[in-house]
Amino acid sequence: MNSGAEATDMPHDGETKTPDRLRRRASRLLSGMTAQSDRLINEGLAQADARKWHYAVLASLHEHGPGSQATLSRRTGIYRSDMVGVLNELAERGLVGRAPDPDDRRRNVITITAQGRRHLRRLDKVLDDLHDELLAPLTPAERDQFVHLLTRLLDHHTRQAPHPPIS
Amino acid sequence: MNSGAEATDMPHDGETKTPDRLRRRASRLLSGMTAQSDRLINEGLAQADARKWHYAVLASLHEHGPGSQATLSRRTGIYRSDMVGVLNELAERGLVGRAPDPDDRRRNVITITAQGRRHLRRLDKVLDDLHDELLAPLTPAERDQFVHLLTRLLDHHTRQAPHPPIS
DNA sequence: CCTATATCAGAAAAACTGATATTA
DNA sequence: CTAATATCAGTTATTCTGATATAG
Repeated sequence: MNSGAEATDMPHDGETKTPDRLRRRASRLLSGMTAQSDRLINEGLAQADARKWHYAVLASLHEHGPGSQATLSRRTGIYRSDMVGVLNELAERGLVGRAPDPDDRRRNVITITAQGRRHLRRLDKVLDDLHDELLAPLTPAERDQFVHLLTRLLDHHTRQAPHPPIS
Repeated sequence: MNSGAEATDMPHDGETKTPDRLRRRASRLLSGMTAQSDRLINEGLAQADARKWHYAVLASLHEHGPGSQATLSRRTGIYRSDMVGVLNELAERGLVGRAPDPDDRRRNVITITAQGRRHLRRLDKVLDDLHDELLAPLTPAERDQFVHLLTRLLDHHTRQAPHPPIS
């Protein structure tokens, strides 16, 4: 398949402009770091018989109060279609209650139970520790900075225009 | 299934310690931001008939020279088993050459072609633009800071201990 | 005998789409 | 008649595991 002789192969680098591109691309750093983070968090939560979506739902219920499944979906980022499964798992464990909404019979009202609140406290502690490990190499100030930068980036990309560049 | 009456539901918050936990968890910010980033990058590269792994392989070849598939796998983070497919796509387009290594006949030596080098330059430009969009809300100094923090985090987690080597 | 390589086949987990019945 | 809800069924895209043939 390969007829000719490939001549120039070595690091060559005609214009010494981009030394270590691959490793410095923010997108690559992000996905690499997220892979690492997901592993850590998933394993840690698994040891507490939980998943990250469990935490998201419980924390959302605790902070913003009860809501329909669609509402929770919007608050946590879990797909409406996947919410059923997550709530089944949480309800099985007695961590949330699910009851039809009298005011709108399409809806279920999801509430956090006392046990759910207890579990949430445990998970919060677990996650604190895991994040301590995750951010270990950063000083407290740097951790804040990091969170702050990420927050601004995410806000920017989730606020407006999901698909404008193709207009 | 739900016997008792759920009493305390509201944002209650016995200890007003953690106001907005969910949104501030670094792990959550990371995966949210990576999702956003992946979308942007994938769509952008698709318009240039490329995928992120294409770029990874081409950039690796350009910066570190030719190598076996296993070597490339280690350098780019692509699984050995998935490397075949990526290289097939790159070879189909004439962007890399694949020839048996005379010194070790188990190996293929992968080289970047002139066309591959040209394509890489295009992709680098595309990615520069995409990263400009990705990091839009940050000042140049903040972008450096962000990349620097991510790099330190990733180095820490890939250097030692945890699981198998990622890159 | 054991290890590394390229390749293939497929599992597992996750994100995402679409359809349906019900109620507003 | 249109829209929102909960649920179900299924697709897609990735990551990851395991097995095999070949060569060192």
